This record gives sequence, C-alpha cells and structure tokens, in this order.
Amino acid sequence: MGRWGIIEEEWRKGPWTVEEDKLLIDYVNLHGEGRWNSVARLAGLKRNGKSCRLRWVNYLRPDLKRGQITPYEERIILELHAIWGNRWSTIARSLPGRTDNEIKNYWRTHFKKKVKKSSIDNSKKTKVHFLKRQQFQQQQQLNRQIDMKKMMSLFEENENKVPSHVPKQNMTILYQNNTFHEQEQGGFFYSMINGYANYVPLPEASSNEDIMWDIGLWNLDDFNVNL
DNA sequence: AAAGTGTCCAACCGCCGCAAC
DNA sequence: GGTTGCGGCGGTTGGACACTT
Repeated sequence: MGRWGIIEEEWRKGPWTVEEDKLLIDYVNLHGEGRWNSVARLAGLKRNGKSCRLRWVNYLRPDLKRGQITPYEERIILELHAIWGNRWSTIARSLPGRTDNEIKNYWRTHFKKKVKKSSIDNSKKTKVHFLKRQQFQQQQQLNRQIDMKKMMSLFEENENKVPSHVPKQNMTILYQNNTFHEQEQGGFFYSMINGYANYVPLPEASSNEDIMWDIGLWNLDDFNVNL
C-alpha cells in the first residue's frame, strides 16, 4: 500500500472520502468551527482534530473562492510577499476566499525560482509604496464610515423621495467618486446628495481592478450594504 | 509513443504560542 | 511556574495530470 490510505494508530489518514466530508460539514453546521478534537467523538470521524481543521479550512469552507488565481490576485500576492515574505496566512487575509495553502502553493510553483536578488532590491520600494497606499486607504475608510452613518440617516429621512418603482431589495449602496450611490440592478445610479435622491446615468467603469482599489481591497464588504 | 519535466493541489509533519489546569 | 492540549502556521511531500522533448 502506498503513502495514503494507511491506518496509523487509531486515526485515518490520506484523501478524504465524500462520506467523511459530509460528516465534517454536518458537524460544523451543528457545532460551528473549532473544538476540532471533538469531531472524532461527536461526528464519528476517525480523523484527528488537525486533519479535520485542515480539511474544513482549505477545502470545505463555503466561502472559498474556487478557480484559478486571477492576474489581479497574482499582483497582490507578489506585492504582499515582497513585504511579508512567507507569511502566507497574513497574505491570505488580503485575498478573500483564498487559503494560505493555496497562495503558498501558487507562489512556490510560479515564483520561487524567479525571485532572485532583484526582488530584494525592489522590496524596499514596494514596501514604502504599499505603506503609503495603506495609510491613504485607512484614512479613506475612516471617512467612508463616517459618511456612511450620515448617509444612512439621510436616507432614512428622505426615503420617500426615492421613486416608488425602485424595489428596495434590489438596490445596493456603492461608494464612488466620494459619493454614496444607490444602484438599481440593471444600470442607473440613484445618488443621495443633500438628502435628495438623484437619478444619474451609470458611469463607465475603466476596469474591475480600478474599482477594487478605489473602494479598498481589504474591506470590500463594508461598502456594499444591502438595503 | 515513451520518457522527462513542470504544474497543481491536497494533505502531512514539526514547531510554536497560548490558554487552561 | 511547569505541563499539557489545542489550534495555527509554514515547510514539505507525492500523486495526478499536462506539456515538452
């Protein structure tokens, strides 16, 4: 028998079966994440806690983003790696839906050989650039949070001014060009200016990437607020 | 067609920090 | 304060598959 599928001590090792996955998913749905060493006892899995945690975190978690790393994500990985080195979990926190394992695998496959002295020279520059941008974005974020509170209270006061045909559950507030906008699905913005709802055409976006940077990569969820 | 090489990715291991006892 | 158990992290492995020679 090969490396996998061996039974050592009392724990099973090797690739997970569909049945095991189901047991683990049921366990997490019932008890939540954590207390991994209880899984064997409570879910009837012959796996140790570490193995269960790893399977959940790297594969079964519902918020995982499957599929190839995009060029945009690749850029972030390179940039953050230049700053933090092999701190994969730190890097992963900036890439929603990606695991440290995934990023580590990707970097090792694609860049381990390529990154030589030049990257060391560049890392200082990159670090300064990154820190400046981060500082700027933190300030922006702070401002937005303040604006968002104002916006929400303004919106509540002026709710009746939004045309009645717009179904509220289909709208999202977006932040763009220093203004909060309500977006009706399908393409126009309702912007709230001075407490009044204004109907304006949807501006052309240059690229998703620019928008991502514009609204802040790390706290994307903060700026898409369902009404 | 076969062998060699590269890529992808799941899963393991050892180590470390932290909290509870 | 020392020990123990657990969870998290980074390094590594190796099977499967794709691509190249």
